[in-house]
Amino acid sequence: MASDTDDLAFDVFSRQCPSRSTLEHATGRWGSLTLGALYEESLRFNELRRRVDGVSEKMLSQTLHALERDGLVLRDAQPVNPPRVDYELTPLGREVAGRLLGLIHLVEGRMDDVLAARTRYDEARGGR
Amino acid sequence: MASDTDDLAFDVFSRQCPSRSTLEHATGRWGSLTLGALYEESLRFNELRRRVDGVSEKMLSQTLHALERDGLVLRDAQPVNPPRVDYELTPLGREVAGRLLGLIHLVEGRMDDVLAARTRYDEARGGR
DNA sequence: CCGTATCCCACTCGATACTG
DNA sequence: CAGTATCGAGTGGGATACGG
Repeated sequence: MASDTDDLAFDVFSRQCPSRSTLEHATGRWGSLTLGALYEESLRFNELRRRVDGVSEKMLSQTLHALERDGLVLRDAQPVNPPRVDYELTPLGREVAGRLLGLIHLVEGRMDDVLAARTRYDEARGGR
Repeated sequence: MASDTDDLAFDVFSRQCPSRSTLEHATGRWGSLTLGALYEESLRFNELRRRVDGVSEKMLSQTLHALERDGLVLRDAQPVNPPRVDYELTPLGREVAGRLLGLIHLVEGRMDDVLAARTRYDEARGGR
């Protein structure tokens, strides 16, 4: 059924496959928003922090490190004073971010449906 | 600069926008794998559990409830003995899952690059 | 300005046991 | 088979303070 395409070296459905952690970094709570924000333009640390509403310094730092390690984000530190560091997407990061953004826009554009579904669900249960 | 397209009612970058929680349900650790697994065929609870390697009963149950509430997954319980419940995607769930699967395949197909990037990163740091 | 280090609480998650 | 209930360990993540 699916085995004709299963000469894949990596299978994210398998527990210890390294691709799963990469997917989690990219789709995680802050990862997806960070990548999405960087799609339009490269940004500095605090610009990014303002754009991704609600992220703490710690989590943004952590998120950026994970994405940089996975080769999705490039850190460009310029040795000037005051220090200036720009974060931008790598080519691979751009591909990933593009798909993420497509998903984000799809969800944003269908929130009416989602909200309606939630109301229906809650009414069917709240009755009990 | 982006405001010409910003007549959007929902903005996931904003902290309390409900679209953010929906995105998190869909892209979360188990949400993305669950939706991906259901894309090919509808599955029963324990089939799903076997397919999504590593998920516990509790988390699968929780994940399915969240996705059902958001209108991405449909729960079809048949009152037979032994009980049989099938989970399938709604049309919206199918669109979301399709994009997720595209992302999954992209990541799986580029894991060589990711792994190489990780090695580079670790060597540059491990040296210290 | 650009982060890292530390503390600590809340909540997530997994294991186990139990019900219909 | 298809879940729910409970509990305890681990960790995600915010606040704060500090270093380059």
